[in-house]
Amino acid sequence: MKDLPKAFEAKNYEEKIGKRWEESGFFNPDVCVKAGVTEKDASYFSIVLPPPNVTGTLHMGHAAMLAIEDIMVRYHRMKGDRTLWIPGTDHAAIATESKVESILIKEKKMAKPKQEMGREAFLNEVRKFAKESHDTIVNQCKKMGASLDWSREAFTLDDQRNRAVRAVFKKMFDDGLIYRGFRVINWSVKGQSTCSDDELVYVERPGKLYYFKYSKDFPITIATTRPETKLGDTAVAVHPDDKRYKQFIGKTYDLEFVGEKIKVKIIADDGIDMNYGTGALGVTPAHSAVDFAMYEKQKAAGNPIDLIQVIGEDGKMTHRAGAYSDLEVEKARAVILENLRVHKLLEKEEDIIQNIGTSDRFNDIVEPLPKLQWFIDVNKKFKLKESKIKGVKSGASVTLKELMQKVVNSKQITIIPNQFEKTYFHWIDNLRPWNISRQIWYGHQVPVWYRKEEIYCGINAPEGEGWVQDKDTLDTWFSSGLWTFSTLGWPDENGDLENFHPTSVLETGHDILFFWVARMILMTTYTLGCIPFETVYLHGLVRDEQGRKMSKSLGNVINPLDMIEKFGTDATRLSLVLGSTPGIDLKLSEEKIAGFRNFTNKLWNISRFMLINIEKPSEDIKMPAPKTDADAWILEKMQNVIKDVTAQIENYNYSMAGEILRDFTWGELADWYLEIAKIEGGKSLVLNYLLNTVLKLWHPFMPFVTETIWEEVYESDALLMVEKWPKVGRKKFDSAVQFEIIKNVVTAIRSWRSENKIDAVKLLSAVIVPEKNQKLVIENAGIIEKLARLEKLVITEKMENHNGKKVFLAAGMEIAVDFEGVVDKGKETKRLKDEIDSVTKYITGLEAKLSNADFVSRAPAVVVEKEKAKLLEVKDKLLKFEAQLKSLN
RNA sequence: GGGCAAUUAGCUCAGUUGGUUAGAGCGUUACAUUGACAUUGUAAAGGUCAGAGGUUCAACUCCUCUAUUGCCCACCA
Repeated sequence: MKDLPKAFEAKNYEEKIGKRWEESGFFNPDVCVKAGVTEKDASYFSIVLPPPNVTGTLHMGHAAMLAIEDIMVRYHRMKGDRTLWIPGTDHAAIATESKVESILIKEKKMAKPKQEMGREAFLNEVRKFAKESHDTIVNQCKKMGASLDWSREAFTLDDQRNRAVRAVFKKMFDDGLIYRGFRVINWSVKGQSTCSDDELVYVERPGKLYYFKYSKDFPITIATTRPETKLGDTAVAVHPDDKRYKQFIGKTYDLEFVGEKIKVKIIADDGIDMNYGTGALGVTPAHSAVDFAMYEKQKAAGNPIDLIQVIGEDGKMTHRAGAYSDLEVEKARAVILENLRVHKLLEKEEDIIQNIGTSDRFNDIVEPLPKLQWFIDVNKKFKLKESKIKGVKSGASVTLKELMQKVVNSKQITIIPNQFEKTYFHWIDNLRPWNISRQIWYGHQVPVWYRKEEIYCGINAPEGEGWVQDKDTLDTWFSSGLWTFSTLGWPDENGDLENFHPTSVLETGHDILFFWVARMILMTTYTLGCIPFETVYLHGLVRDEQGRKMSKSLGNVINPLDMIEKFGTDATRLSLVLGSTPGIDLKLSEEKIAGFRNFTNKLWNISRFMLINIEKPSEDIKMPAPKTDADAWILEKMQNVIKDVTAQIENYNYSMAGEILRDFTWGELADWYLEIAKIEGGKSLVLNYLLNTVLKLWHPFMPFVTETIWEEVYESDALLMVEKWPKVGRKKFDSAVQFEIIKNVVTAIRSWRSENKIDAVKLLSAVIVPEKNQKLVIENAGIIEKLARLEKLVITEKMENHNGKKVFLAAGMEIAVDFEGVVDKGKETKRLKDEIDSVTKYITGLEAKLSNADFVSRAPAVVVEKEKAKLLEVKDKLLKFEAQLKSLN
């Protein structure tokens, strides 16, 4: 028998265990089948890892994700499913490119790296950086114990994924869902690229609202926060019912505004708020998404207005701004305001708080301007050729938006926690065309080629001379939207797609529900006509102990690798899973992780103790027959734990599953059963069985310590990782209750002793009276004596009426205890009788009411039905109570 | 402005169709300690379940309002 160290030092074992897992090849379900660990006809379970961005290292949020998914995966693997967890990374286009750009600026002292280096050289730098990040990420995933099938690893920007991207793009292009349009988009001057609406971060900041007139001869005062854009005004919109302005609607004015000639038409639009500002809106179609919408509305109605772009992509005024051209926007604003003041056209300045859109990635204020871009139309009907979606027939005409709504509405996809379904629908309702092209270099290039007036969209470049490919790249979410099927080989066929798709669960943070989850639903329902996953499990974000976001600037970042080094991977994993609720942010502190480190050590020591007390530990052991009351008690508890833990895991309640296990392991197994085992002595098969089962149940949660113990105890090469998940055996043993009683007697004695500060209590009697007229004789009274010895209890005097509850009598006399934990029959009977009384009274009343012809005829049918339903319900309850009462006696 | 949620012990949170005496971890206090484990054990203290109404035989649980907090969305110029 081995002599194990007193404390579990995680870092002495983790690397070795990790290697054993990897070398076994069992992370790959095909290997499991070949080795006979998994049955050939087993059901499939698959998850894709939300690919981390190759912008750096993993943080606690990633660690939480890996921990939860690994629990799912290890559980299903042990359960016998063909379990696949696919790893991968995301090229994260803009994020990675701008990160590398800023590194080059900082370290190589370049002013404009992209211009200085050129496309290929710059991209090489980005690829180098991405490769390094990727390697770090892979290493970190392995450290977390994540049982990912690395043989299937994918990258959103590799060749295989590129083919998937081109194929989907072309399909959408051919269906007319992808189009090139000239629209107002969000432009980042700093990043020299567009951003999609979802990528904007709104920031509140104080601003000024200026009330002014274009010129003296213009009748309407308008308000604006951005006077410089007013050079691009081509209309003034008022509410059609606004009496102040009704007379002007339809008129066109040729004006001189701060020295420049502009032409403004007065139009009516019922979207105008009469009470805000002056009730009149200067319409700038080129520099406001709202105004652009009005521009299109006017065009559609046959009353077109002009569109004049006065701000350029460089953030300066364009030649259309006349004398103001080439001025920076801010400067132009100052000059124009000064001009208005001089000519007494500025009527009022008002301080306001404005909500301003900024680009998250580039960290600058977004400039709305018109540009030719690629869009996905979510509202256009197309024919879904082959549909496996419930409620949508093959060949049906649908929109992408409808598909996205349908699959969640009809519960083909379940979102946990389900309040996020509401958020999801709300978002879809407001969904607008998705701008998918970016003017950056790192990413999938748009698979469209131009030759003079010709346009070609295809998977490969067209034949012939003179074709030039579109320089734009695709939004990173376009490629990650294909993730569930592009990782399984699509558009090729290798069997994986057929076996593992739709995937079983998608587990990710609730912050990317729209960015990613919704887009995967869009892309998959469109491309394959099926759902990408059956269940979406959203975890909360990991925050610091005060609930703040972890950020470098706050200095409150807890690095997973540091915690792993300090407390071990298992402790780190547990701290992220236990005490967390799906969708709700988790507050994490080092103390919490330390607490779980203590638990891993406890489990280690429980095993050490058992090791000493098990004759010949066997890996393969069935539930043995109990020899003592304590055996019966713990075996019964163990069965319930197997049942409950399994059920909780199946219900995605990992926190609850872990808590049940911890309470059992620490509270019942260690604190009670092992203490008794010390007294009763003897080597026991029950111990063997308990250790075996507990290790299996804990393995998905804390794989390293359990695998280590497994190896040390059984001294074999067999991996716990692929052992079979425990099954519930016999659940009832009569003598279990005997031990439950003993346990409660002991607890009561301890409490009494502690309160009365009495060290020595002599306990000789083993007769217990739970109720006045009923004596319960504990059959193996020896245990009580042994326990008494253990507790150093010697009853030396008569004790009664303590707290009005507990009465201990001296040697040879009866002991009466108000049993807590064990059902107090007297009280419970009374309670149930009271319940039955009150419910019966209610039933009688209801029945009288329902048999009253007057009520039945007068009351609305709905009410009568409701009352009837309620009657049935209450009668059910009554039966339940009566059954409980019966089982009690 | 619209939507979604939260409010339970000093702190972090459970509480699954309304039905036992509302639970756990941490922290606090007292005691214990050669023994599998001080990364320990035993016990105790601590809650008018945010507030006010309502529905019900019965409310932490359902409804309404109020207060506070958080998140998401949105074009108020």
